[in-house]
Amino acid sequence: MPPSNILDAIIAQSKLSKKETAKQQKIVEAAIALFAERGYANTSTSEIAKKSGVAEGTLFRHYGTKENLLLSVIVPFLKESIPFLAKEVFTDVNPRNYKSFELFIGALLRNRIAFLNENQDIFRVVLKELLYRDELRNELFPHLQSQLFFFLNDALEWFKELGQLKDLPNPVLLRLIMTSVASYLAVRYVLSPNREADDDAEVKTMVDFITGGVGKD
Amino acid sequence: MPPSNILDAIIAQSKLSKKETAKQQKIVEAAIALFAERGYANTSTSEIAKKSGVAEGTLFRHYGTKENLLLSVIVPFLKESIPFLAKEVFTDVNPRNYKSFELFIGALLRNRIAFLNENQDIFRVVLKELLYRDELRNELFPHLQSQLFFFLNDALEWFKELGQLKDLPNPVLLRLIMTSVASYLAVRYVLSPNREADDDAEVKTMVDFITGGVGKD
Amino acid sequence: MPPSNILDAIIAQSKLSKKETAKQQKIVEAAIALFAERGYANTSTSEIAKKSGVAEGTLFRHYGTKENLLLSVIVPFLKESIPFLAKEVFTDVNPRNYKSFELFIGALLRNRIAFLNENQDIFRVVLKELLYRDELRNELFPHLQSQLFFFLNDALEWFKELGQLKDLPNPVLLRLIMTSVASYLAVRYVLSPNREADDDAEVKTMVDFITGGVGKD
Amino acid sequence: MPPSNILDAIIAQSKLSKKETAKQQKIVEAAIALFAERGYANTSTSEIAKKSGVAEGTLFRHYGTKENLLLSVIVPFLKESIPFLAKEVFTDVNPRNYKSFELFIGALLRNRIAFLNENQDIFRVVLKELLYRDELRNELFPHLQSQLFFFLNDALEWFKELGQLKDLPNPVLLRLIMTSVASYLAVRYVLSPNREADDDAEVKTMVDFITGGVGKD
DNA sequence: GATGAATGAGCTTTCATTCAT
DNA sequence: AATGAATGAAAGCTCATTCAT
Repeated sequence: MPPSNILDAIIAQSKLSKKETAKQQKIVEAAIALFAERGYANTSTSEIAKKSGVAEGTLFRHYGTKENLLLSVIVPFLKESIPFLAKEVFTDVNPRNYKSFELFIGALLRNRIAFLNENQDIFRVVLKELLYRDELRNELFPHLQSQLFFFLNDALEWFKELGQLKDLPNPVLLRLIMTSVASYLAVRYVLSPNREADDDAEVKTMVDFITGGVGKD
Repeated sequence: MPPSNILDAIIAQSKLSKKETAKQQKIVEAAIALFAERGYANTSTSEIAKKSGVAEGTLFRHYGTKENLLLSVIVPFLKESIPFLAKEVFTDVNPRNYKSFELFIGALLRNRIAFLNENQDIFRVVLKELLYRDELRNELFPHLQSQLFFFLNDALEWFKELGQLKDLPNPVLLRLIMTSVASYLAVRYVLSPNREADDDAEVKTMVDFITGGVGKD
Repeated sequence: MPPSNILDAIIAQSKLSKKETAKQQKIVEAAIALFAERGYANTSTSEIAKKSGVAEGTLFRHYGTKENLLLSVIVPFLKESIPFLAKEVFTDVNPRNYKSFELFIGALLRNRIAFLNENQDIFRVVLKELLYRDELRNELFPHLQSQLFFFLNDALEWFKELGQLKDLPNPVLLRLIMTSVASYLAVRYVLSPNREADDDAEVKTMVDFITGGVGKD
Repeated sequence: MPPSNILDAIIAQSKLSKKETAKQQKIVEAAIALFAERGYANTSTSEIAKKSGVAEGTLFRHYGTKENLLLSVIVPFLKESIPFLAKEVFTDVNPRNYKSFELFIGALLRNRIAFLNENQDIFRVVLKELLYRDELRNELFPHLQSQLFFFLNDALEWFKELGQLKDLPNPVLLRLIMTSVASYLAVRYVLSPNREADDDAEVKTMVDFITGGVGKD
């Protein structure tokens, strides 16, 4: 997997900020909250400094530029979120443990919902900035796709063997499924937040839709 | 339907800028291109002025504020795009003319694809700004939803009568269908532009997915 | 009387705008009102144009510059207000007609109050701009002083002959009297407008003060 | 004495800018000089920055807005100038130490002349802005008046007891005296600066006028 | 003569970044 | 390491003035 410029930067950055001091922790927290609330461009470094209780200079001592701070905010999130890498998800939602595709997709959705419940702010930041930053997107998406493919290809094969999936090419299946999941999450957490959600009902609806569409057989 | 603040502004704006001079045309074109390319916040009024070949003052003489210019860019697009109002779409894609839900959804998709092919830049601007501007979103979405409902409710009933739709509540059906369509369009025109598309194949895939999901019956 | 730069301009200006058209009348009226309300610097030519119902270009066609418009506003007022020139005042308040200095000063005060009641706005403009424009002041004051001297010297002599004035040099008397009158008018019309005034009582108080001071004999 | 909005701001401001750095000192000095010379509205922040030898940003870092800088210029002056509050004036010019009203008023005049000799520029700024800013005036004048009354009422009673003042209501006496003093100072320091003054002679003239008017007994 | 669209210099203000302490 | 005062480029916006119609 060829490492790309931005991802390099991300990784380098993530290594640099490994030993996060208490102050850095504060800074990142404040940055997440503010970026999520009013976007990267509309948040000033002085606001971040004030909210995190450090001097503005400190912020630049640690992160060099505002842009870099953004990356430091996004990176750890992405590392967990391009998630299928992460062992936890692997373990939590191992397709082989599920007898039906419905159950598997339901579990996946619930897993991501649980994750986003804990990370709404960062999700908002990431989504907004992905829309704005072609570069970031162009570097991230292929990476994401290949990771997803690496993880889900096996699952798709598995459920095809079980006779539960249409005979479409895996990339197509992947795209349809992930787009549905992603757009559901985007609406739920970014476009219409503040809305109360009945998780069970919503997951069921989504699972039914992904597997069976809206048409009557 | 009570008119809301921002929509009022939008409409007022659209009326004011009725008689668009050549210069105004130039300004709006430049603004669309630049906003789409690097976002509203990262585009300066001086860049817009330079690109459109007018003095910066001219820009403010016509639009008063940069924000207002944004609206002037978005408005005409929205007026065509909250489209199901527009007689054209009504006429072009009248559900009663379609024997099957698949054909109807296919036609709808093709109609919107044709529209967006002509309006990619503005679509990008609108989508990005919708993500950033809670206010705009909060005012627009309910409006959009009610319009969609007004138009599609009938269609849904019609295809239910024909026995082609699952017996889900119309709002749920609407949400599932429209989210699918919207996310397809968002990916195609904003997240992964520059990509070549085989319209026929893609529409077919989407229609099949929306009607039948990915599961094998 | 050596003509000075600004006064030249004033006079030239006043000649140019001799044949005041209806539009010019409108412009001047609007300018007076706006300058008085929020000062010269805070009034834009476009506001004046709008308020007077003419195009902004028309305004410049007639007056050339905003500064010049100010002069056109101030000049006719000054011509009546450096007033002792004006035959009316001469006639109205001819010192020889007054048996006592008190009566004379009282009449003078009443005359100026009557005048300012009709010209409050312009008075405000003039006073404010006199404060701001050293040039205007430096040219105007000597002129004013010589005019006042020309007119009042005779009056002072007259009342000295009648044994009603202290034996101070006329310039000193002039300064004391005129400063008192002017500061009374300034307070009344500019610093504390909106205040109700009992003319008779106030004039009497001022006259008594000017003639007798506050000390007990 | 209920504190008013602007005065609150003034006081808050004066507290904030307690610890004036060398740069702030420079800025304020430059601002005073320029505001006095050509007025607030005709002075640009860039001129102030250049004259004080700091970057324009520095100016805003300290004072936030140009308006606020004006207040920072006016405030300390007012605090000394609504003076009769200040213990110094109380002590310097204690009416009980003066055997005659003439002597007292003379001392008061000399005290204020001495003060203004040191503060001519600021006095000019204050006077000009008072004329332009209704709000400031409306808040300041009642405050000023009540302070003066508080201080001088006693003095007036004292000199009435000594049989040296006419039996006019104290507010009237106050108004006549203070208007005379103020207009003398306004003429001397604002309307006709650059003029040489023979303090002794002028003070004597003013004192005589205030106590005895221009009329022969 | 009258218009008002167009101009562009100049305004106040913001903000990422630097650097002496 | 941490600070925060200082920077200055660039932002959005205003407005007196011009000029083609």
